[in-house]
Amino acid sequence: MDTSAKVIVSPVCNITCFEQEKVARIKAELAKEEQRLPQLAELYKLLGNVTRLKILLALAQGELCVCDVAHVLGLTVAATSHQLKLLRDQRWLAMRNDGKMVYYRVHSEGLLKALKGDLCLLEERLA
Amino acid sequence: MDTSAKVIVSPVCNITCFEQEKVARIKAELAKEEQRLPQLAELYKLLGNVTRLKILLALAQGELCVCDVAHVLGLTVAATSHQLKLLRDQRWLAMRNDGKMVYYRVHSEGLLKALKGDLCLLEERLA
DNA sequence: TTATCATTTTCGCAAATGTCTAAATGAGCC
DNA sequence: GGCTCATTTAGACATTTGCGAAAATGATAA
Repeated sequence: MDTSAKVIVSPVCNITCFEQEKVARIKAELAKEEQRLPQLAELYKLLGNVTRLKILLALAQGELCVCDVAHVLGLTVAATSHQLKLLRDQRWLAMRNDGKMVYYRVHSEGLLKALKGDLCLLEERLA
Repeated sequence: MDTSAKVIVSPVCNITCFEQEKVARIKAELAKEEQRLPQLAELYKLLGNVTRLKILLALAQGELCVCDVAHVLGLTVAATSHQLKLLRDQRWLAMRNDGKMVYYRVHSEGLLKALKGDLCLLEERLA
């Protein structure tokens, strides 16, 4: 594999490309992940919101009904229900009906573990 | 700690609260994380974007100049530079100047490790 | 200095997000 | 049946995000 720097002006996109072969190789590598990356981004989008992180941490302590979650968050029940649904749609939460009440709980212990790991990552960076 | 269900109508927010003490306890728990949660959400927001995930995976193979990253992504150099800056601002990427060129590289091995771990989490869920 | 080139920044816009209010479901109770 | 209450859904609205085009930087080279 030739990794020496070469200056090549692409006739296609008209942007100067310095390491055409390397770029091609990396594009090929990324192509392998093409299916997983959107899923991974979807997970991270879901986690990239303080409200939803709070929901996960709250439910880490056990199941709660929607209106209690709303109390914990300090949001309307409607907004809370909406966020719970997003987490449930991707199967990170499960729900249980009991009469009029709906109880939510964490469906994936692995997710909670990942959260803790990523918190540690932040701690490390501070050092 | 009393965890038995009680129906209490809050005079403050006027939403029925079923387990007031439990809610109070969980709110107290979350309060401890109040500083870290926004940072964690910020990290996840950053990762919740296929373009930025591709950048991280591309640079996992070694440093690249901005225009080569743009080629890998199939985006304009301006858009690429913008995304690189976001990752650099939070110190997940580092850069190096060489004449007119700017080379970016991953600054945190821990981040790449976390990415792989979270990919595994997705695999598990499929099973 | 002037020209050139890689990169960054600014601006504008279309799409997505998060919350609210209000209306709609759905289950229990009289 | 009709009423109440927990939850969900629909609609509206402000904010954020990701991109491209064009202008601004900053460094090399002639």
